[in-house]
Amino acid sequence: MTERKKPVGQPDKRRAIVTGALTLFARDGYTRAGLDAIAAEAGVSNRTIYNHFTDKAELFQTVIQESTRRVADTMVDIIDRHLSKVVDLEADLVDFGMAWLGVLTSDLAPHFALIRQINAEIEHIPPAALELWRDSGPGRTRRELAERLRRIAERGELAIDDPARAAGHLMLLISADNLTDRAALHDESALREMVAAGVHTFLHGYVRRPRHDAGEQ
Amino acid sequence: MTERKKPVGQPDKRRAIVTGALTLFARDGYTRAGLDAIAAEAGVSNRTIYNHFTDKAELFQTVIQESTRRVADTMVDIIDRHLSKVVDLEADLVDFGMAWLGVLTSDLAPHFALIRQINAEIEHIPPAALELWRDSGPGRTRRELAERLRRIAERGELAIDDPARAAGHLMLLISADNLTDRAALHDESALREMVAAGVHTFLHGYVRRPRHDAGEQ
DNA sequence: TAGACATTACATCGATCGGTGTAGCGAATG
DNA sequence: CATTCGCTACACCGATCGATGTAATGTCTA
Repeated sequence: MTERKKPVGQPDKRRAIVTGALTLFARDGYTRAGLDAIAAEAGVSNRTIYNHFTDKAELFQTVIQESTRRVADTMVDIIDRHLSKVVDLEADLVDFGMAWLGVLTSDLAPHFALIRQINAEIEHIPPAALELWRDSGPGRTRRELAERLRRIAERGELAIDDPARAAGHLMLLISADNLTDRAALHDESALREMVAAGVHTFLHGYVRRPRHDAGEQ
Repeated sequence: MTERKKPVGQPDKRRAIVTGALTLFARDGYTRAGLDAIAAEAGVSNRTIYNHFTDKAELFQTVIQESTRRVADTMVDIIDRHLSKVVDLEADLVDFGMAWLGVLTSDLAPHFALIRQINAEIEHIPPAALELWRDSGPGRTRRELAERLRRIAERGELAIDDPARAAGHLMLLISADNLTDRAALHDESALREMVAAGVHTFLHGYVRRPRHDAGEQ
């Protein structure tokens, strides 16, 4: 299981195959994406794919791993860049959320279409591989975000019992409307309002409480 | 477009086809689910399917519509049953969340696998049909939940600017861990803790604020 | 230069699948 | 009883697809 497979073939061809496969897997899904189409997209012969990968399944797994790795790196980088030094918590969280959402529309966008494919075929994926992916992908970013939140809480700005759960809540709230209205992803102002609302809920919730500066009946 | 198609064939056969198709579409996805397998699952001949539906695509659309309708009805019912009369807001929201999550493990469970299939093939679905589904499915439940929250806010228990957005936040927070750990869906106590944490975040957020009963520096 | 290796185009195989045609069976209706 | 209609079983077609075989071309290196 820990065996390291020696790379065969030219590495640039291999990368072209993987990126082309990512494009088509993301757009058409595992079953629909034909190997001929992938080969054409990668500018590579059909036969070359089988020189680098034994199987369509192995190609798919490789695509997932490499794409997950890259996206997780990006996410962790965003977390570190925005939440290492916090001066205005709410404003910094909003900026962080905007950068976070920016990834969804970047050149890494196909990855998230691929994630939806994975979620769809989740019943057909061996649980071990699934767990491995979760741990190295969303799990890793969640742990990183949780650690940052824990430190902020340590300084007394947040009251967090379970940092991992809080991180999950924050990630959900930041991209809340993304799940219901994907068109809003390209409207900058609406996007900022969504993030601001999510961050506000994350910090303050919705319960009405008496103001501190003014008396209330 | 508004034409009403007269039903052909025996209605019980038709229902068997639709429910069988739901099972296989949910498990295997649109492409993988073969018509022979669907026919076998429904206890029906292959040819009978084409007596009731012109196309595989039309069968799929029918399955989506009927399943969406049933689930939305259930959801709306849960909302009305738990949030019409609220005495203890936080406790009632937790109970509501538990009932909400209960649907995910009920006999309606295949529906949500079908939703994942839709999300995966979202690029290949005509936008009009997609909008129609969103409006009659999640959109409808969200509007219903938003209306309940608006009334609660009117009574002064919640401070809500945008009820629709608040409803979205609540739905996300209730089933937060569902997205990362589906195994927890069958542990009653862990499930209740997840819902309680989500509701607590929805109401109070995470920001640390001075207590009302005790002085703080 | 010679040999090893990667890539390519092309042909092919077996399997699956969506969809259709056909003939026969059974039940309900008149 | 005769007709109609829906269901079934079966065979079949055309297309797609994953995967392999093969022979030729190109490229890098010893």
